[in-house]
Amino acid sequence: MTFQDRRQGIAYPLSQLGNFAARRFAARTQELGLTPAQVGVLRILRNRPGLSQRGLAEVLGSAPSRIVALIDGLQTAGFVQRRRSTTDRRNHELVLTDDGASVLHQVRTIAEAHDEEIAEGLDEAEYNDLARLLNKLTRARGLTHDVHPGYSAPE
Amino acid sequence: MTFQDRRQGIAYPLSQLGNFAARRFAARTQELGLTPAQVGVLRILRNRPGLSQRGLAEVLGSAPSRIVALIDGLQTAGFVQRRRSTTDRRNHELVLTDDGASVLHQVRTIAEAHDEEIAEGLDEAEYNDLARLLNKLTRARGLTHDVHPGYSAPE
DNA sequence: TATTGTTATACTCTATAACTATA
DNA sequence: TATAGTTATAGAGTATAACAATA
Repeated sequence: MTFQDRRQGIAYPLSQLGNFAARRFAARTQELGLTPAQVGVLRILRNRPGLSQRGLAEVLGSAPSRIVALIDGLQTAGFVQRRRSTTDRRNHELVLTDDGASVLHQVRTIAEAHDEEIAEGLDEAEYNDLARLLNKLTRARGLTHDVHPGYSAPE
Repeated sequence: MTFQDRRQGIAYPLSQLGNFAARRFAARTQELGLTPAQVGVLRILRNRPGLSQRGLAEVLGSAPSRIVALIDGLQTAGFVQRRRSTTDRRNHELVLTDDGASVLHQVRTIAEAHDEEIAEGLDEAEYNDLARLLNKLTRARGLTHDVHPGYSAPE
């Protein structure tokens, strides 16, 4: 298949739509007082309670110093708690608070509406096809639900 | 269709893959000494030779002051020329140089390889399906080839 | 001596607003 | 007076490196 056969391509529209979707999602999470990156942190901590800040930095692929401000915001908002590790007192074990778990439920509702919005214009068969194809690509590239390559930087 | 039926969703993988594709493309254009935003400018100027900086700012949805540095870089590289308008000497008419047109051809080659990379893992039928579905979504949202919502900011 | 979290600093990039030249 | 392009300034956000506490 030559480039002539695929004038549209997929990379460019993927980039356009991905950016569009990210911006819309950011607008929605802003109403909860959260950035998409903070939502990502909450999701990670739900699956890995007690993760250290260093460990979180590694998962996110960002500098450890960035985690400080990120967690500061979530802690001030009351969604995350820092606990001095009893086994190694250098570590902070990061855990969701009840409010943190609660806001994650609200995020799910928002994400639902968001997904509907992005899918608008597709019928059910098209939606399923698209979901399958995108899932195939993300899996092929090792992109798990945890790691959003954009959450290393704010969006 | 409920959210339960579509656990995967499309918005999140779109955002992930879009970001991934954008980063990979940025890595490729960097070898030409161009940012994706600058490539976007070259594409726009090819279609709208003589566009003013103000007009370009409007197309990109960014502040006019940002255009200055953007065009400075392209002009220094020899890809774009500023021409004082003869009809209104306040305006700069922006036009591609021969080198600018030439580098756009190199961009096309790069974009080809990039598209292949992003599509890796899909067979031809899947590729065509995906291209069609993405195209349907971009058209529904008024995203033309010119306007990439991310090019208002660097990526 | 090495590591965790934190802070200090420098850097990149943007938008707002002031400035000039033209109209 | 209004507009195009430019420059000055401030703001947001990041990473690197220095620092204190702990191992």
